[in-house]
Amino acid sequence: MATLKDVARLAGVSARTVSNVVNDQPYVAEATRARVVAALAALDYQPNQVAKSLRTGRIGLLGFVVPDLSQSHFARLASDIVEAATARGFTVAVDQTHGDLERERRLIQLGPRGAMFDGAIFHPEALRAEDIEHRESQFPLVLIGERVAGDRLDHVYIDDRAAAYEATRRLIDDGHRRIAAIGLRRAAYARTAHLREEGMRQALDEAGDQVQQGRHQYVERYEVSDGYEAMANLVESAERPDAVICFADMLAIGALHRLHELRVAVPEDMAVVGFDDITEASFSYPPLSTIAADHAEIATTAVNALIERITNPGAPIREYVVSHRLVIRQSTRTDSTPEVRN
Amino acid sequence: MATLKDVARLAGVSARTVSNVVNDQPYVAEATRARVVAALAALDYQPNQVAKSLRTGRIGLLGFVVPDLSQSHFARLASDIVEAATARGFTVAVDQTHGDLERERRLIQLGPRGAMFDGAIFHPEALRAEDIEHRESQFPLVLIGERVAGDRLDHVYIDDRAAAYEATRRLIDDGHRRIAAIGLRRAAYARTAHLREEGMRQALDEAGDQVQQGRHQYVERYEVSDGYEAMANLVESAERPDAVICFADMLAIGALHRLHELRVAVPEDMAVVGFDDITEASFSYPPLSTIAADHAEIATTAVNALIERITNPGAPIREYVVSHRLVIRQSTRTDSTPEVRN
DNA sequence: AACGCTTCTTGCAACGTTGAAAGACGGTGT
DNA sequence: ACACCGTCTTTCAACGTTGCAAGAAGCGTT
Repeated sequence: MATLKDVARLAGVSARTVSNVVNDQPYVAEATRARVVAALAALDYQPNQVAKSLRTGRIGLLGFVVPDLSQSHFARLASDIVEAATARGFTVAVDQTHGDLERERRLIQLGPRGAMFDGAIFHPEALRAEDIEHRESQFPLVLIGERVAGDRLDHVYIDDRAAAYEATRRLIDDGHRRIAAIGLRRAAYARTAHLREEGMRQALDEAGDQVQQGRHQYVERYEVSDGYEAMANLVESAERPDAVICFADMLAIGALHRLHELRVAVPEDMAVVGFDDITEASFSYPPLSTIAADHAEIATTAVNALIERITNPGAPIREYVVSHRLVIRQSTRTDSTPEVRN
Repeated sequence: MATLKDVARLAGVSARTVSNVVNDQPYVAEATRARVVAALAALDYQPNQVAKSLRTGRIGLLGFVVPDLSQSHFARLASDIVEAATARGFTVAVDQTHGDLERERRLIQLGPRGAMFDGAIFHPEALRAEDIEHRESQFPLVLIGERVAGDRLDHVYIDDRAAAYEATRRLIDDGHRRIAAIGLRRAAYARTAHLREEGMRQALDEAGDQVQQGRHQYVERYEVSDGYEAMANLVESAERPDAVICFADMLAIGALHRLHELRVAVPEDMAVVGFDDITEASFSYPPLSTIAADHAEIATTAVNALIERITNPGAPIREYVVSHRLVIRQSTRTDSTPEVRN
């Protein structure tokens, strides 16, 4: 591989001048530039990015760390993040934590791979607020997805309160009169769930006496079986609701399973709304209405936030709210609005 | 960020000794090691990977380049490749070409981003054999997926001939008596399609007179609409087949659409087999029987092949064959064997 | 002829690490 | 007393690039 020095020798100039030509610096005589350009071409010079990085301190590499890249939600995000980063002149390196708490803790302390990156976008899964509070590392990091609380790191997320409010409003407008939630969390660190709960309660409060609350279901995890159990409880309940909001699509899919088994008509006897718009949501039976975040917007916002943090480490910590929308499929009434799908 | 020199000053030794401690070199006195370890901890030393890379010439970064990371097939591969690379001590950087020929050409010439990586695993889409023949770059590259012909680069793929043979055998064993293919290619560079055609013809030849060939359908691209058109031709044909093999799941999905419209019973009146096992294959109506490559095996094979190429650039070019299997779902007869799904 | 100004070019050092080789130290054998 | 060896430690230079500051050359002004 040819170096600046090789090119310089061939062109009969100093290495510094070659560097000036390569980087389009002013004050290079036309004749010199031509000679250097010819030499560059002759030797097929490619700048050594590593040396450049060592000298300048910029690597041009952003980390993107998620629990599991094969999940469609993360894959779509990764795709958008690669695009956004490329547009800003950065390359993206990916890593997976598989939701392992230790790995996530190490990550926010060190930065991935001992700072081989300029910064990272991180979608935590197991991480809790106290882990972030104890953070000492200055490594530029932007969190996306689940809120982990704390104001030590930049965050990108949707307005969970507003989203839950909208979903609840929609169910009320569709004529449902007893609405329950599946997926409330008692733990203090589960901020996302709390915000969704707030938005939902606000909509229910505004509706006054005409709409009842169902027996909201608390769960420990957001897996299909949890949704299944919770729905089993609700259906047997004396005050059986006619609509539920699940705080995750996985919960909703479990709930739909149970309803299907019991031959409860969806959405006629029970409407179901989820959160996240995972791929399975469009393939469930019936297809699931759900809150979808704009993942392209998440990606560009996160990339921009990270680059801002890298170039300006002292800036105050920010929270970025990206847009969401309620995607109506067949698990809620569709006569009022046509199906919206992308 | 503390450097070796800082640690050395604090511990009262030379930078080289600190380096020896960090890298577990022999011949460091216990007392010295202890002092250095204390200093390392006190300053929270993290080695500068960039400097290390410049010195050693190893970056520890593999590129993984696909047309579109959001497609589930590539996402699953990416996930497995990250795991395999991590196990070997490498990080993975991803990039997307969107099937853009110019971008793919540049990639095989230069390596991604001017050789910021040690090597790359590349799933080409638009690239043709002649592009590879003209390659001058020595950048370590392993190709996966579609075969591009030529023996200038390491390849990882499944035995397409055997796979097509098996799928055809299965249809014959299921009792089908006129079998057609959708997805033949005339272009000389379409080696994958030619191999699949060979495997299919071999199975048909072996079956002798008891099984007829249908009017095999040539297509220009592998998109849903191409499969739709091709099936339209076949159904109207005087010698209408009772089974088709589609050389891509996308073609099969288009074909199923047409059959559904015409109310042709699948698999009773027409069995359909695809290639690739994309996610949509399990959600199609009816779920599609298809040839699935073992993507975890592709990933580990490709990573190992690439690392081998990096460490041993002069080794002869190799082709790696990974295993595949025929996944039987409802688009072919299932009474003989239960459905196989992962 | 001396000066300053602009345009162009260069040398040096540094980024943080490691390879190569030499130096320091104590012990052992002659 | 000296060479020799093994263990431990250091010095020096280099990887390829760019920031800094200074040098050289040409030219117009005084």
